[in-house]
Amino acid sequence: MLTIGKIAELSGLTTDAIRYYEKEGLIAPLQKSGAGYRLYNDDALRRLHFIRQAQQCGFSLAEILQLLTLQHSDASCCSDVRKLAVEKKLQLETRIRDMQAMSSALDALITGCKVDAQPVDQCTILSALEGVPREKT
Amino acid sequence: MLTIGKIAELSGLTTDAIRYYEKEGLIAPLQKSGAGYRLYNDDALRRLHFIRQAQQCGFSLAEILQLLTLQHSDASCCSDVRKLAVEKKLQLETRIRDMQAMSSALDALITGCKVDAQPVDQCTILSALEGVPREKT
DNA sequence: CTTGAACTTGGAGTGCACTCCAAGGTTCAA
DNA sequence: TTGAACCTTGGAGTGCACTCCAAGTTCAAG
Repeated sequence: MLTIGKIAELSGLTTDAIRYYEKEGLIAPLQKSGAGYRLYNDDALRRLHFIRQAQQCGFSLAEILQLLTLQHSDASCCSDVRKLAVEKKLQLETRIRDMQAMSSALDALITGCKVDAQPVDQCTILSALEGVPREKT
Repeated sequence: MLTIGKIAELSGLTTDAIRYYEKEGLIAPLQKSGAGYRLYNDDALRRLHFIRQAQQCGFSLAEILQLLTLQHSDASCCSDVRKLAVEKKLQLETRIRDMQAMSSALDALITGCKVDAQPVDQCTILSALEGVPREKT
């Protein structure tokens, strides 16, 4: 059993952030001690790790809550729940493609000027990105 | 010459957002009309497109300002400017990797339950993501 | 038994990226 | 020439995801 300070330290979050997640319904302590201290187990740690990962991926806490709800839903797998997962995955794939385009544009900038002769406004970054037309989001 | 309303419409942003970007130094009108109306050209449109792209990639407006400054910097290409680009690219690559991990986890969830028999808590999403240990950011 | 670190709740404050007024000036078609 | 649809500035408000603080309680080491 870990106190909030312990899982905060182990997860790299603040105690405030964890309490905030609790308020938002993303995580709850396994139990509370007699004195009202929150007590967690390793599952909580993994859950917090998941939250961080999902945030890195651009999901809001509300969306992460949906994702987390997927796991613990009573509904069977292949229902609305599945639809949600598919939708999230599509979002993710669009973001990944955007980021890869951005990444290669930066790459062009970096490699395109390794001889430090040409001025920056000759560089390719903006033109590379401006040129990528995007279907509507 | 386009008014703010026109580029807003063409870029899919609001006039308020564009004025906000101006305040933050990300974009400026080419000139102002006698009456003080902002007037833009197609460059502005491309710049706004870039801003949107970069935001999709997870960059803050402050970071996007840095990125935009890369292009118009007087410094030669291969200096601090280049360093910044490299740094941004590394950030981007880390994010892409995270998102790909998340994407395959979702994929496992989706394909792993196409027979709608097993309950959701058998699914793989959380375990897939919990399992990915991350080096420190 | 004391002291200091860690915990509790509740509420206020912060930074980002807008968004939404209000009050007024400008443009243009009917 | 008038009225709708645009534009201006300035400032207030919003939602998210925290972060900080106050006042009080609990725990663990010496």
